[in-house]
Amino acid sequence: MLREIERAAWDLFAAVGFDRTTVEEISRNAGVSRRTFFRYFRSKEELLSFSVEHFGQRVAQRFAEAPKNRKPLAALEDAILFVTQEEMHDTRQPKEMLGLMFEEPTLRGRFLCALSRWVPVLGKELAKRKAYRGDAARCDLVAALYCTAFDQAHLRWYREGNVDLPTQIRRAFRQLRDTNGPVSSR
Amino acid sequence: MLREIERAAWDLFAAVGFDRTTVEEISRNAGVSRRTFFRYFRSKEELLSFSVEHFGQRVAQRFAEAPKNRKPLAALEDAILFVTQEEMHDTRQPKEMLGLMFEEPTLRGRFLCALSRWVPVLGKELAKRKAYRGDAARCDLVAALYCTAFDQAHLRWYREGNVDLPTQIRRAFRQLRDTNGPVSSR
DNA sequence: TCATAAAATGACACTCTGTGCCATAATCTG
DNA sequence: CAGATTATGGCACAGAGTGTCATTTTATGA
Repeated sequence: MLREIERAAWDLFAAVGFDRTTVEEISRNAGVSRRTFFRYFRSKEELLSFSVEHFGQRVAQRFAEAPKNRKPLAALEDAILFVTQEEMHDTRQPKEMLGLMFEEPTLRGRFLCALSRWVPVLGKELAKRKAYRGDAARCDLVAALYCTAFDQAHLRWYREGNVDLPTQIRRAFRQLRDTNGPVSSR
Repeated sequence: MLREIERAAWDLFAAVGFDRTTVEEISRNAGVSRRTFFRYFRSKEELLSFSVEHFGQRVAQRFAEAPKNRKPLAALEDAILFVTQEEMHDTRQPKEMLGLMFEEPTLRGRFLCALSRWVPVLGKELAKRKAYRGDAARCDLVAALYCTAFDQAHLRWYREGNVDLPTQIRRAFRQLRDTNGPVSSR
């Protein structure tokens, strides 16, 4: 049921836009009542944060399972790339979804909010690693920076389009690591 | 008028919370009609992004005026700290405002969305600097990273509270620059 | 197979947000 | 002061989201 609603919603969003899609229509297309829609999703917007948060959880899990000898940030990058590739397989219209999340301010906010909820989760995993032990705040910051690079990579992918998403992500992460490099040092 | 509405709104938000405050009440306390409220603000939430976006514009302006011989990232940090200190003076309940923006998911989203709008603005300023010329994407990434560090600094300030905000911002920026340092290198 | 408990769904009424429309009041301009 | 422009208020309406209760579906045990 949950999947049916999600599908119906995304079809409509892609077709006529987020605002012009009413919960009424989504429900009808999914074959349930309006009231039932709100039993599965707290709001129309939650349709979005839903998948984003799920994504974050999977990254955190994959990250937690990484081999111990792998450097923390490399493992985090691995995890993000792995889940991204999985996701690209499952999602019907990844670029359309992303488009909405960049164009519609409300959805953009939702997306970023969901993304920011990864921070403590990933930060906690980072904190387990030897190199980071004992500096929770720093772990959270690093996690947040990776989330930001992740977001920027998606933005580039969405805007430029000729380079695939994993490549953009790798690029952004490389640039993140090089932030303190020769060019931008102060 | 705009200021009256803003004041009335924040007083109510701080008193009873964002959700439990209706536009009806805000308008009444500000001495205008509900309809007029929506002429000044597109939505209840816009009350937030409003100040955040204004903040970002001031940072970008201050950044643009920085002496040319100052290193770009140092100048950006200066600008952010300067505007922050200005803002702390003007704002009535900075911590309460911030609290709402961290606790209420909707507002958190709004805040992050507004914050993310700084990115192209700041990125464009960075691109003017010699060291960054010609790499717009990288400029945007760096700008986004600074915004993230800025956000994390606020989060720490809100959570810990015993350290003042400018100090937290300086700390976060220092950690950002050290991301590639000995501890976290991969 | 059937009765009963539990869970899911639908129907309805209600509050609140946000918007279009038009009338009225305030303000500006000559 | 007259006329034009602009700000405001009032009203009606669509849509989001919620509480409540009746009804249906599903699960469970004899």
